[in-house]
Amino acid sequence: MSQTAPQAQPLIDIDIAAAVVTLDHESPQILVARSAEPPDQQGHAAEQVLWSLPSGRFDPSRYRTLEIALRVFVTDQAGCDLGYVEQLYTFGDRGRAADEEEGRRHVVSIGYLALTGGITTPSALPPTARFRPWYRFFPWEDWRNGRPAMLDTSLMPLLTQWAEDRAGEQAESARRALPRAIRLRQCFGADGSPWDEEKVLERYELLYEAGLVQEAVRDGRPAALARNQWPNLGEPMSFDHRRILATAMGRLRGKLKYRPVVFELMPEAFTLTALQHSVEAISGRHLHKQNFRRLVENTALVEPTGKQSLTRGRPAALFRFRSDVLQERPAPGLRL
Amino acid sequence: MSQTAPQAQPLIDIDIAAAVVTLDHESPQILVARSAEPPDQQGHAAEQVLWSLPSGRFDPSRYRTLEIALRVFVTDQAGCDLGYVEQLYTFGDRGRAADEEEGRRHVVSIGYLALTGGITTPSALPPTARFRPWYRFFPWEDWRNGRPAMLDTSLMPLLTQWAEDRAGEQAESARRALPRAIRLRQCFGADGSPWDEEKVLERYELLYEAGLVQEAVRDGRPAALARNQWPNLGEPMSFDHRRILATAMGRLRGKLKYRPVVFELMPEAFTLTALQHSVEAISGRHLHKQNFRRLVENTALVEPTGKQSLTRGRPAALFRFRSDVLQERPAPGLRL
DNA sequence: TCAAAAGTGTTATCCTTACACCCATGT
DNA sequence: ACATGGGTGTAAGGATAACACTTTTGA
Repeated sequence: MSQTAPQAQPLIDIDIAAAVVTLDHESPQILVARSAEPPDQQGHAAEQVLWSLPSGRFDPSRYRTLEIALRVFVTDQAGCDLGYVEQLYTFGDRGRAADEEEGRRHVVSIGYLALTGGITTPSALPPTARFRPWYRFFPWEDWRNGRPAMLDTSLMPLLTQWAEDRAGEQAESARRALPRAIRLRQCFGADGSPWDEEKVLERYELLYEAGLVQEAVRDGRPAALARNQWPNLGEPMSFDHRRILATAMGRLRGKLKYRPVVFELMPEAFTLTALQHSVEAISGRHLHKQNFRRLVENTALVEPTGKQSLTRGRPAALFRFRSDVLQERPAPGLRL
Repeated sequence: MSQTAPQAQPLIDIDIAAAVVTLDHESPQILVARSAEPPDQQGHAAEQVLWSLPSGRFDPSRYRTLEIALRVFVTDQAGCDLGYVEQLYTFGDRGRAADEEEGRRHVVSIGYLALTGGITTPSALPPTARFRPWYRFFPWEDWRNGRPAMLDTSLMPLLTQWAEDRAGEQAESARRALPRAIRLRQCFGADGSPWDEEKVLERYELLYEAGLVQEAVRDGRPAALARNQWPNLGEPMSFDHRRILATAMGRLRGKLKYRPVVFELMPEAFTLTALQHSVEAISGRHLHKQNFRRLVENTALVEPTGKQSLTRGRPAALFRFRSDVLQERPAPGLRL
């Protein structure tokens, strides 16, 4: 069966993209590059820059593994050295509903999460790359100062409308999907359900299905709104890169709880408050100070350096990550 | 940059393989197919059947998504209907250290975990497919009756020997890998470290690196043992399928704790003891009866049917899964 | 002396873990 | 009556979540 001529075989390209995360002044940043995607027919893309994640085509004859290829792409495109790297998911439907041109190679895209230790030399970034706050792409994910207002002013009204559309629901129930109202409750914590900060991807996918993110329109799905009345539902990205970013955010938020990954994003020495703010910035929610400190205390993940910080107000003790915990304990993390 | 002639582009095949799990009399079974892999030069493969997972080549022009393709492959090759399906990982180095023939297409393989509700019609399986107990492939993973004897009689002695090999360790420390002794402790719970039943893949990968599984030898790595003194370190599989199975086992064991996936493997009505045995069978360890029952009780995952089972001994109450919990609670599972 | 931030003490509650005993049925 | 498996009660210990208050510095 593998004797068929090569021409008859499917032509597949594998695209690797990384969500490279760092922290800048306790704000989570994501590495983006200016996209190669052409503007649409109306020339609307020119109005607003379309970003994409650093990415590249996987050539197995050049790179032994996927991860090696990924590291090369990021170094080449942004001069960043990656620390922690983790594979997220492989999407087989990058074009989604968009018409595929005849004869074009099909693209399968593999998403990665990577962490890098702060913007050491911001000037070292090439002009086509930069870091951008990740909440620009997902404004509804930032609950550090309580429930974001835009949820009640723009998002939920539009989503409830979507959930009440009986006609649209018909087709979905045929393929055993959960009713829209229930998915809405589970993803966005409507009707007293709790908000789960890890469900970043589920929320984005639901917005995509509802036609409320621009990528859905670009992919040829029916737009839920007229062009002039779109509220800010987060900046779009090229290809399926915002979906990959959503996967990365959700995964990182989860990982935080059982692996000491925050420390990849911290400087050598840091105060406990800075650590707390970093965790809050990533998980997008506010934490109880005393409980957080006690937690850090008895997980024994850090040790005092003996030095003091030089902030205004009372000086704080500086700590460093005890890297030997990686060797002793099975699953060290900050349970929250 | 995408104007290059097709011939210059890398030729990649995507292989999709599924670890299809079911329970047969409270023993976890895995769906395997007779492999198409040729026997080695010495004809040794003829002595022992080499199994592979149901799998197939992904053709994007025929299947809209990866998951759809997967379901078709499994139905075609084994007549099984899949319930729960989850993507595991994409391996870019299927051939690993083995020499790749010139001109051969490079294979990237995507592994899936799938659950199916019991062998409804065992005779419906084609002669090339069957279910096999998964502990045949990973004998060291079954701790239901305490620590498996083979760990102390064969595995640990060989592994300690590997860990004490100073020369081999040099190259690894160069690329920032953890010392062998520490990895051994973390994966296999040596020196009082606890055994973590979820680390199935980590253990398999370590055995592969140590040259103690037959796939490593097949892939051209130095064998750790002479041909005639191999103890039973689990049955090998074709390609990287045992690695995919290891990933699946680890993932399922983890998922069990925060999603109600066991019920995909249970019949409509079941006793609490049967449920406990099923969980034990998957997680590979013994559970405390009373605590397990209390857990099931206050997660409210099941409800009594009112009927009784017809075992010998005292008849047991039958329960069914309350499928509405999927709609109400965010993360229902059996914490263990 | 006051603002700003660091740092501590205590309690109620729930969940986990471990313990040992009684019950209903078929042979 | 006894073997076989079903089914409960209870108490110690630890983790969690909530509460408010004191301390140290720079301006």
